Amino acid sequence: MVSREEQRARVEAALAAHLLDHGLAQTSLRELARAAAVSDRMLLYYFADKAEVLGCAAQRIAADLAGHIGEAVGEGERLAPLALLERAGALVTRAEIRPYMRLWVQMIAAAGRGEAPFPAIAEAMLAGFLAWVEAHLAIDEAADRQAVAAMIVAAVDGLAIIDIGRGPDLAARAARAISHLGRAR
Amino acid sequence: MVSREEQRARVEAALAAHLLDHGLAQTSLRELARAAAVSDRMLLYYFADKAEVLGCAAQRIAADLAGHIGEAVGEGERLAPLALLERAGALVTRAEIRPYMRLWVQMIAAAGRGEAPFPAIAEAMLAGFLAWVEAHLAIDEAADRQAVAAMIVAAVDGLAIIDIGRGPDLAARAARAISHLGRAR
DNA sequence: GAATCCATGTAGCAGTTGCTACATTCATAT
DNA sequence: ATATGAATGTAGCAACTGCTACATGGATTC
Repeated sequence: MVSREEQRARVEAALAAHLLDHGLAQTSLRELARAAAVSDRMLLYYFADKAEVLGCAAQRIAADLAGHIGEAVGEGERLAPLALLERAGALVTRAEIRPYMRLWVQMIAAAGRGEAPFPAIAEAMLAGFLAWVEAHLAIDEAADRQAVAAMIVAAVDGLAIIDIGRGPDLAARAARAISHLGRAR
Repeated sequence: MVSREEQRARVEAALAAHLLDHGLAQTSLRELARAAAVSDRMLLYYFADKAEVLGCAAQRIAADLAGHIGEAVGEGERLAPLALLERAGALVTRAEIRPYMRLWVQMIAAAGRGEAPFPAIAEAMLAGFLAWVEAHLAIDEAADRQAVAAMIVAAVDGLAIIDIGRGPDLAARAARAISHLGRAR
């Protein structure tokens, strides 16, 4: 026998990996249980209900993603909007980050459908993204700092949509085209 | 009795309205049938299966959206990337367009999950967006025209994500902040 | 008026869903 | 050694899913 807490942690990790692999497609309790190599009965012993199962896994995923991002970008610097966007946009199609972004779009959509527990999760993750961008943004005080940050996050998330709809090649090229945005004709 | 074709068209319109109202949340055949004020039995008489039901409704929605966009932006002009982005971004939070964008994100996510018929629909809609942007883009020949168009589409779609996650206010402010992207610090 | 066919209703099947009641094993505390 | 409680297994329920078999109405055709 293993303690409930240990199992919870182990199962959480397995679920996070499964979600990153398969998205929110196969997320019945029975599928999740199989992915975590436990019985569905046990899943509901470790967690209160399905929402908590997904919620815990998603929280872990969010933390992992934050770690990856922090690692991939220098922490100290502050960049001008377009430069920061360029830096962040280059991450989206990187092999380690791509599964997270694809999952993120699915989570946001689930939140839009009001499907528990995703509204709360999506809000928290989005707030995290915004705070991160704001913290790395060099911009004059007069500007709407939060709005510029939101626009940068939007552009980055949109690249994930391109990735889903047309594949990583176009998404990567689009990311590289960011510098063209600033130029007039 | 009414001819099958007439009913099909009427049902399609009702379904499109329902999808725009409720997203892809309540899309069981029984729910859709109720929304269209017919029996679920009849739904599968008018259409081959559920995928065709959703597919036809989605196609109609895509056409309506294209109409709205074409109406909202002058057809003839060509704009520099940032100007075009500004123009398109302003549409996202407009009351007529917003439901379409919210639904669009859910469709893309469904496509990412491989859920029929959305992969095909999403691909077609995205191709339409890209073509529209490319046609209105003034940019020098050396640049990767398609990639710049994709980046613009990405930014616009990302605004829809902000809208879902944080509401229309921040999304609208972010759209207005587009002009700040070009400025250095 | 008989035959035919399209349109519609009723009923239900088989599979999946989230979740639970109940039984059992095993480790520890007394 | 026995009692207790935590960990795990078995079985299944009730609701919902997409879809279908079958019957029936009504109009059209011959």
